[in-house]
Amino acid sequence: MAGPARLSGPGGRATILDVAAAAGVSRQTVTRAMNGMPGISATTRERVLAAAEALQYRPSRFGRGLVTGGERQLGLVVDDLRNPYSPALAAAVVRRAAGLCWNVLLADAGLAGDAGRMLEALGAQADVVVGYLGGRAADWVDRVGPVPVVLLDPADPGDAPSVVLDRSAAVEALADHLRGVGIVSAAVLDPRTGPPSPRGALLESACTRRGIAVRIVPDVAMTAEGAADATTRLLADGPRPDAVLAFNDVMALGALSACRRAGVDVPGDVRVTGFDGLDLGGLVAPTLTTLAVDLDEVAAAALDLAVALADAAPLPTPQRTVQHHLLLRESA
Amino acid sequence: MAGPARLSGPGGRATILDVAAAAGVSRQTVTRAMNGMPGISATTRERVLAAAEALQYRPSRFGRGLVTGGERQLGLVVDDLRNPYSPALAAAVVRRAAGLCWNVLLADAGLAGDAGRMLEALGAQADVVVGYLGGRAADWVDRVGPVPVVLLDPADPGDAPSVVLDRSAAVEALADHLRGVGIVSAAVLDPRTGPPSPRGALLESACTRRGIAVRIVPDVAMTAEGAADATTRLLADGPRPDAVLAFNDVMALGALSACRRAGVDVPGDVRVTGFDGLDLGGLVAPTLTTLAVDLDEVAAAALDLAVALADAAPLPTPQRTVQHHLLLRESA
DNA sequence: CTGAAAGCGCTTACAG
DNA sequence: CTGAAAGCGCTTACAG
Repeated sequence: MAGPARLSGPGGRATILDVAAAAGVSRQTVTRAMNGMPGISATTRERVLAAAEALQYRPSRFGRGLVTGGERQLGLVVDDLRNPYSPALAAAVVRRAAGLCWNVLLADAGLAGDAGRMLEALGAQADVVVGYLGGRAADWVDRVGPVPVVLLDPADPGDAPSVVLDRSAAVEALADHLRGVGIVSAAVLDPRTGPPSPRGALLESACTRRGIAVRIVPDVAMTAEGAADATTRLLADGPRPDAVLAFNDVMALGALSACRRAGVDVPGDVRVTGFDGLDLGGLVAPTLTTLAVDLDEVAAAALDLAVALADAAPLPTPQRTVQHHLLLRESA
Repeated sequence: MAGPARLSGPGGRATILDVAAAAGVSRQTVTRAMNGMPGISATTRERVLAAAEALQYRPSRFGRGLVTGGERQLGLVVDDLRNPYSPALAAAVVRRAAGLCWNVLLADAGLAGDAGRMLEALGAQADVVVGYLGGRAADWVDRVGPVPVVLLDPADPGDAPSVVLDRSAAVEALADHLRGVGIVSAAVLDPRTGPPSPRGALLESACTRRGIAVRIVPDVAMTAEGAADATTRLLADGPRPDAVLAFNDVMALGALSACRRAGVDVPGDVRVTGFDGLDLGGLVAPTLTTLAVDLDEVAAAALDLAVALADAAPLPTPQRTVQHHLLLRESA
C-alpha cells in the first residue's frame, strides 16, 4: 500500500470515522462490527474488521464512556508495595472490587517520585480514592480534587470517611497472654522518633498495667534489617528483655532472625510478636505470633464506603471500625 | 434549601450545566473555576465552587478525557497477588509507570471470579495490557479486544510482543555450584502433573549432565505448605537427596521449614534453592539461595514494549529477554 | 472578566 | 441490513 490516508485522532490515531471511510460504510456500522452487535451482514463485518485492523483502530475509552457511563474505577493508594502488608491489602481490595465490577487503579505513595502529582492523576481517573494517606492526609485529599476519599487507618479520622483499625482489644489480649506465660520485661520496637507511635503507646500501657516493665526502643527502621539490628543490640547490651514486641510483622521477622543468629531461643528465652497478621508469619520457624487484622474485612468496609460515596448516597456514619485480634502461633 | 433542582447526569449526578445554572454563570466559567484557570474574578470563583460543592459535582473523566486526551493507562494482569512474586512485579511496574505518567490498572487473574470478563473490562479502560496470561493466553488476548497485549514470561511467545525470561544460564551456574560443593543427588519440587515444567526440565538436564542424579517430584502444590509436605515425605522415605530444588521461592521456604522441623540442617545435610529472587528469601534463616530475576529490568522491558505499542510504533523485535542469575545466599 | 460556538469520539434511538 | 441525526460532558479557541 502507498500508505494510509491521514488519520484524524490524537497522535495520528485512527477514529471510527477513519475506519468507516476506509471500509466504505457509516460509523454506526463500524460500531456494530467492533462490538459484535446483531444486524450486520457477515461480509460487511469482515470488511470493517479488516479495515480496523489495517488502521490499528482502537476505540477511545472516553468516547465510549461518555455514552455508556463506563465502569466504576477505584483508586487505591498504598504505602509501599515492598512491605508485604500493602499487597495483601491490595489483593483483598482487588478481589472485592472485581466482585462489584469495579476496576482498581493502583498507586504507591512511597514509590511515587511526586506523590502530589500522582494523586491528581488518580483523582482524574477514579470515581473514589481509597488509601493510606499518612500524615499528610489533609493536603493530599486536596490534591485528589472533588473525588471522594476513603481513608484507611488514618492517624486522625476526624469526620472523614474512613476505615478505622481498632487494635486495643487485641493488645489487651496479648498483654494478658504475656503475663500469663510469665513475662516481666518487654521491649517495643517502634519506628517513631520522639513520642511513641499509637501502637507503641497501646502496648506500653497494656503491659505496664499488668506489671510488665516496658522499654520503648525508638527510631527503629521499618524493615527487617532495621529490626534485626535493634534486636541484636538489645540482646547484647544490659539486661535482656524476655519479650520483643515489634511494630509490624516484617520487623518481627527481623527480630526473629537476630535471635536465631545470637543463639537465643524463641520462644524459650525470648518471645517475639508482630502486628498485621501476614501469611508470611506462618512461613518462618518459629511461626510468628501477631496481632492480626482480617484484610478482607477491611476491604469490604472500604468498598462499602466507596460505593456509597460514588453514588453520593447519604452516609449517616462515614466510618467503619475493624478489630485486630490476637493470633497465637509459636513465637510467643 | 427546599432541595436541589433535578440533576441531569447519569444516576442523577450533577453535570457542568447544572453547576452553571445553580451559580448563574456559563459552563466555561465553571470550567475555569474548577480547574483553577486564570481570567475569573475571585467572587465568581467562590460562587461557582460553592455551587459545585452543594451539588456534589464531579467532572466526568470521559468528558474531560475526550477533549484533553487524558493520561495513558496500563492494565497489569498478575497471577495471584498472594504469591509475593506478583506484588514484587507490580511494585516495579507501578514505579516505572509513574515515572512515565502512566496509571496502572491492576487485575488478578487468579482472584477474579470470571477472568474473561475481567480482561474485557481491563481492555475497555487500558491503552495496553501487560501480564501473565498463562496457558490460555491465546483465548485471553481475544477477550482483551483491540488493545495491544504484552505477554510476560509466556509459555510459547510465538511472535507476540513479550518479555521472555531466560533461566538457562542461571540454571547452569547453579548446577556448577552444586557439583562444586559435592552434591550427588537432587530432588526437584515441581507443581506440574505429567511432564516436568520448563524449569524442572532445565534443572534436570543441567544436573544430569554434571553427573548429579535428579528425581523430579511432580504434583507439588505451589504453596509453602505443599512444598513442606513434599519435603517432609522426601526426608522420611528412602535415600535422602542432598539437595532440594524448588520451583519458586515460596515453595523453597516451605522446604526450609520442613527441614527445620525434621531436624535436618540446611545447608549442612541438605541444600535448598528457589526461583525468583524475592526479598523474602533474605528474611529467613538460613537465607535462601535462589535463581533471581531483576524485576525492575522486567518492568522496564515491559513498559518499553507497552509504550511502543500504545504509540503504534513499528516494533522490529517485539520481544525482550531478561536473564535470571544465581543469587548465592546461605541455603545452598 | 465572561459567554456563544464548535468539536473531541463514540453509541443510541429512529428511519429507511 | 444500513445510515442520518442527536447527544453524552467536557475544554479550547474566539468574541465581546
